[in-house]
Amino acid sequence: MKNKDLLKENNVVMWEEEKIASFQKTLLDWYDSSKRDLPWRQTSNPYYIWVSEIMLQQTQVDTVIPYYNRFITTLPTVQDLADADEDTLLKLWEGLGYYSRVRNMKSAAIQIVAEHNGVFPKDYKDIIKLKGIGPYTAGAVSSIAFNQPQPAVDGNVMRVLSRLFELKIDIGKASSRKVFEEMIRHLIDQERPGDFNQALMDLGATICTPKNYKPETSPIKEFNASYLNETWKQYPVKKTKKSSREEHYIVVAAKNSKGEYIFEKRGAKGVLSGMLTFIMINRDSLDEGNWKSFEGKVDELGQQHHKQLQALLKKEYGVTVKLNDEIKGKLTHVFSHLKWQLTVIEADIIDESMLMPQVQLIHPEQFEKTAFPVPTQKTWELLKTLTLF
DNA sequence: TATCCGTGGGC
DNA sequence: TGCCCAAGGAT
Repeated sequence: MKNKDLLKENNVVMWEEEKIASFQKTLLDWYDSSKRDLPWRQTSNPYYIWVSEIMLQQTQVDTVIPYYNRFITTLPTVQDLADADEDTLLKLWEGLGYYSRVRNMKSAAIQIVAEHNGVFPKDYKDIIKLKGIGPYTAGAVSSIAFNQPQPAVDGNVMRVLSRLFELKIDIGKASSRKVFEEMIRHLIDQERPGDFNQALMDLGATICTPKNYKPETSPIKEFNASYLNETWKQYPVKKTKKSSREEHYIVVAAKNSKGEYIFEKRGAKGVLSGMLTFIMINRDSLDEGNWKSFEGKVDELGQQHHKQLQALLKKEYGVTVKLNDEIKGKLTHVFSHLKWQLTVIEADIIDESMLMPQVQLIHPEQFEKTAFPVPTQKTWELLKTLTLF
């Protein structure tokens, strides 16, 4: 609505038409000669572009490539995605993180089948209505797959523009994105909007990087105010995030006589929602004197904390176990805003006749078919190691 | 609006 | 080592 004011309010002096045209040519010439050869650049299929964009959210290109190839091979069409079981999808996504992305993709695929006859919608206003697609992804798909002049503002674009225009707004704030989008509406090449957007992102990923930035090596250095004014070290402006919290858990790897392990399917909310972990007991739910005994070998408190853990396992999971005398080991898993400190202990299941619904027994022979988040994988790797004395 | 949501890599 | 970063979205 007041987009003109948006630039004025943030002291953005947009370039003249002639300079914009020159910038477009310089940037696209560089892109044509130096763009990265990526799998999703060998197609104009909007479904494939969409898959790549979702995977690339907060995830590096090198990580995504094998996942992308496997995903589109296994599920070549929107209909295939809409029909896929969640277990299949999670196995395809295993290790990528942010698992709600793939659940949202299935919802969106069902939307596309129901509302667009299975054909990926062409217009930004329809694309952004799809689950899991926000302003960036809607702009990326509509510009790359359908050649529509929509901005696709990600972290790269904000960094590049901050430096080009000496922009002092905090790129970490959600409200900042709209300013950059309005700038792109002026700057974007109307003939090649998809290439223009991708060129800015490629530049941000390979030359205009957060660290080890050498502005004199940039193909668009002559357009870069912060380079010409030697202020480039000040950009982009980004406030530091606050540090993450830490949680301590006792991980109980309980095995029955058939060799099956108990896993918990985590609830709908919170970290790793809907994913499988070994049984985890928050250390804070045990009396202090008891959890301290887990820091090393079992001591005099052993019998007491064993009893407390066993009572919790019976009450919360419906399983009766005999705990091993010593802990198997410790491991750490770091999330974005959270750190888990895990103390792993093995156990034998004595009675599994009253299991609660959120738990399931899985034999190791089935592990390769099952999707586990990385903390569960790390725990299993620890369990497989021999304990040496 | 600020926080939550995974994981791996770089320094 | 601990932090920052990576083609963000939902709430």
